[in-house]
Amino acid sequence: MTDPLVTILDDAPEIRQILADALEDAGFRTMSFGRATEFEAFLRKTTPAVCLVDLSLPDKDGLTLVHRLALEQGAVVIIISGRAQVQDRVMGLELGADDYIIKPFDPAEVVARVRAHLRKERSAAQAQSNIATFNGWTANFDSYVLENDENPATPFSHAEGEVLRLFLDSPKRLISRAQMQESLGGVAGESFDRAMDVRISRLRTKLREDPKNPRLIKTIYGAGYIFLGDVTWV
Amino acid sequence: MTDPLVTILDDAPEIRQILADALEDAGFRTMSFGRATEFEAFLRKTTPAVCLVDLSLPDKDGLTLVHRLALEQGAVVIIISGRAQVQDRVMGLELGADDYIIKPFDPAEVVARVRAHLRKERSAAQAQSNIATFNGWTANFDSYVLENDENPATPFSHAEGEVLRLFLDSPKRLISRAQMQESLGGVAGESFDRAMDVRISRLRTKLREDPKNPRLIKTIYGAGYIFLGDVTWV
DNA sequence: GACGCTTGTTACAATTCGTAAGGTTTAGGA
DNA sequence: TCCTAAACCTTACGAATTGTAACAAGCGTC
Repeated sequence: MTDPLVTILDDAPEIRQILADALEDAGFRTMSFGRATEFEAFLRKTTPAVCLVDLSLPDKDGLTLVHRLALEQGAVVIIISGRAQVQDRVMGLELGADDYIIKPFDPAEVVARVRAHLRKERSAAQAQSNIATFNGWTANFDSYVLENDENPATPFSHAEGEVLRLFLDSPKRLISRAQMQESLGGVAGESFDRAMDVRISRLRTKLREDPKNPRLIKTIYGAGYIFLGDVTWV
Repeated sequence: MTDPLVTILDDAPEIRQILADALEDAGFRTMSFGRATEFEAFLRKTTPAVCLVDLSLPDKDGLTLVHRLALEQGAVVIIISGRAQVQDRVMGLELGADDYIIKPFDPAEVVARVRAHLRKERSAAQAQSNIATFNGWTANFDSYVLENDENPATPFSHAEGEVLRLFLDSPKRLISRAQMQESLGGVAGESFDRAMDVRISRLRTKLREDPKNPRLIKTIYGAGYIFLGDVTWV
């Protein structure tokens, strides 16, 4: 996929320049416009991923433009404006803008906000994969199945998955029982300790660990556990 | 559909109150939390539409919480923080937050921003289409028919369609039994639980799910269901 | 009214997962 | 070296949760 296109609509050339530089450094393609009419002509041919729009335009009312843009094209619309009043911001957002940034702005924040909006759009369509490999094993958190060459697909439960995920997220690091208890939603002070033991025990049998000599889930007496696999998330 | 649920996580009761009042006036349901651990326990049971999170929490690092929230649950995350530095804002946004509001805030703007994010999500999710595809399947809500390469057109009923639509509208997100019950018009407290089970069971057979190892509709024991398809509305 | 379809209800089977109980391991002191 | 207490592991059990087959009620069609 090509880099997402971000358009900049502002009558001040120096602001267009600052935004364009920052966005291009961040890996976006940009198109800049000084007048709304030019911009509208461009919109007839292409739909950008994100539109940065200044409200104070010489040749057109910015708000109606924003309204149409958001409603008809479905692009992400970010208003960049010198009008800092709460009413202005609320009106801009109600009219269809997705964000409202006040001048003077920091280019880094603009880039971060553009990224955040694009990320959201994308994550709605395709969430990241949930598969990890370690020492010959493959753990699939979509189908909740463990697998390796010698062993057929072994399903694991949600509770076991919580523990496994905790290990896979911080391999080769000590995980204290207190930490684990918190991550697993156990209420402190309760007798959740034994429950944890059991979860780990069950996970170990599914990983075909030798009880006398566990290779993956190592117990540190009095401290916690360490997961020793070489983890790669696919 | 019922009003969207907005959660508020802030250690200051007066701020929780202000936000809750403003949001409820605007027609949202709210849930307030003063501690991250309480909030996390709640998240195990249901997924809110929007989460307002203060970063300075007494019992936990807010940023890692935001990160997990955004990544795993896919909810809209809005940070509300007193830290006004650009670096703070950029970091928050990069870590997965969808918006960053600085204290002191105007409740009207918070409401407007919540609305803006929800509007975007909804328009992206279901672009007034009645046909969705996922993992080789095509679901047509006009003709109430399911289809894929291996299986001929399989009609599904209205009740099955309600469940399927719920899944297709929020794929890869935990849907609690309570949420589902509400969406399906079941009256709480009744013995609607079994009916839900049965609906899901019937839907599963139509989707040719392997009972031992369902690939699309995943049960989370004690919590709810997750639909794992890659959904695209046509 | 008979038929077919939908859908909730009931009853029972299957699964999940914490708890209890007893065994094993570990660290450290005598 | 041996003993002891604490930490940890494992097995069995059972309560709670979830799955599903079978039945029955409701509804439209012929």
